Amino acid sequence: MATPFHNPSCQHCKDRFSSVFCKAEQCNLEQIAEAKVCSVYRKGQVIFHEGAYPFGVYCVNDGKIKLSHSGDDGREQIVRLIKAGDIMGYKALLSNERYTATAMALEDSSICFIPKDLFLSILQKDASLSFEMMRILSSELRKAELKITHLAQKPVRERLAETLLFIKETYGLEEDGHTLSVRLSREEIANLVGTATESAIRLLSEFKKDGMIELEGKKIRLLDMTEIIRTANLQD
Amino acid sequence: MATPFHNPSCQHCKDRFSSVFCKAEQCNLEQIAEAKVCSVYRKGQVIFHEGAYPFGVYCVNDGKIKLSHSGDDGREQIVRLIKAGDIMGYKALLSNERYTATAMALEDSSICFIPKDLFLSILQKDASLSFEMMRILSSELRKAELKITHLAQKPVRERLAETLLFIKETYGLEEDGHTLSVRLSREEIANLVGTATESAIRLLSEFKKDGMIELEGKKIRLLDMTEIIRTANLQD
DNA sequence: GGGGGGCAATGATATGCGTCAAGGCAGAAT
DNA sequence: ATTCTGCCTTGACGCATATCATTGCCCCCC
Repeated sequence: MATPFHNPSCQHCKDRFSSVFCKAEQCNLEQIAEAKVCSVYRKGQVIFHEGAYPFGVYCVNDGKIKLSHSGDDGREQIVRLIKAGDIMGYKALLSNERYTATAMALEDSSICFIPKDLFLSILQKDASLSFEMMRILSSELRKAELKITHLAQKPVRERLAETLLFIKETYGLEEDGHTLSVRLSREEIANLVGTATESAIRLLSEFKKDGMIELEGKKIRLLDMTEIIRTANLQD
Repeated sequence: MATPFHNPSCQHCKDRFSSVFCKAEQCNLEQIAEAKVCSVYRKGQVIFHEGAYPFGVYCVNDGKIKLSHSGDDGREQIVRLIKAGDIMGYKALLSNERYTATAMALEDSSICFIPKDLFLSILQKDASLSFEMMRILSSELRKAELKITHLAQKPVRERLAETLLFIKETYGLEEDGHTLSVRLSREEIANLVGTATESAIRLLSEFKKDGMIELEGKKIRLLDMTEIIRTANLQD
């Protein structure tokens, strides 16, 4: 299982200024720092599982996580990619229901757990934190609705190009300025696009043939950004 | 355009207990009651338009509204159905961006407008209202993510059955206990399901032939709920 | 009454994409 | 080395679904 250890400070957390808590009041941060428990999860480990009851929220200190629903037939649909500074598990907590998604580490990650009661009580007191939460929720909702529209209307080819851009936006590129800095299996890419694994593979090959990308195992290099954007056919 | 008139009280609004504001503090309700402007929108009128800047939130007093994105090729995707007691337009306001969806009245509706500054300032002060907003946002996000999974994984037939159930959940049935109490065009149903109009029509005819539903113009009667639920193949 | 416009319905056709099947390749295990 | 296992890749096939085209219906308007 995950290795727990105490991290004494939230005020000095490396992603303090990009996270929800950047707006929280100082005294509340101190309380969180005291109560939270940080753990390291290895690649492939599950942080929480669809159907389980939430006991708190998770704040990612370092690493990459995928959040996915498992559909009726067992196929997974990735609904969100999470990076350092993001929090997860708040939806279930706020609506007081069970998790509707499973969180799994895409690489070794260090994650802080903040107990439910503390989080909720601070949320009651701290208007800035509440507001920031609402901003995050709104933004996620906006993205989700856009994804709905694209799933309903765009062909797989466009969605794949869009997904590549989305991965780049989320996790960025390596030093060379071309390689996506996350390693996803073809199946995971397909589950992000919302298509069959074979279709994703075939289209990636096409993209490669057209000189838009380069493939080397799980490494994906974006060569011709202009063409990728054109293929994604974004206009809203 | 819409006909504006002043409605003196929010405290006595007919949907006060089912809306976000049911948890708001009394004094804040009074402030809202003073500042808000109520208008009647006729069927087909646009309340706000994708791309416009938000100046406040809308609270539906009575009526039915569709919220839709218009995709690249102009086809619309309905992302939410709104009923009395619901609010809309908060997403754009909270994330401080332009509207990403267009709101159009599905029937004559009476809608209150609450100015941006007032709404935001009350949100800062009123923790209960904030919390309620977060609950709503969480719940919408959950629904949106579920819809993403279904769009990606379920065939149109299942999604249509699911959509019929969703319309029933949202707007309920007429007195006969069978007829959906909203009139949608075939195109609107298709845009809700995320499919072509012809496909929606064909499958509705099939449902009818199988005795699941009855069609009479825009009236849809759900006859065999068990079979509809079975067809929707819900399990999460 | 007779057009005209919008919407519903249905058929014909095309195709994107999912599914099934088989083979290749690389890294792990023995 | 050698098997094994998991993942990637490619091909063949068929179906679900989009698209195009036509017809009919109903309601409104002149």
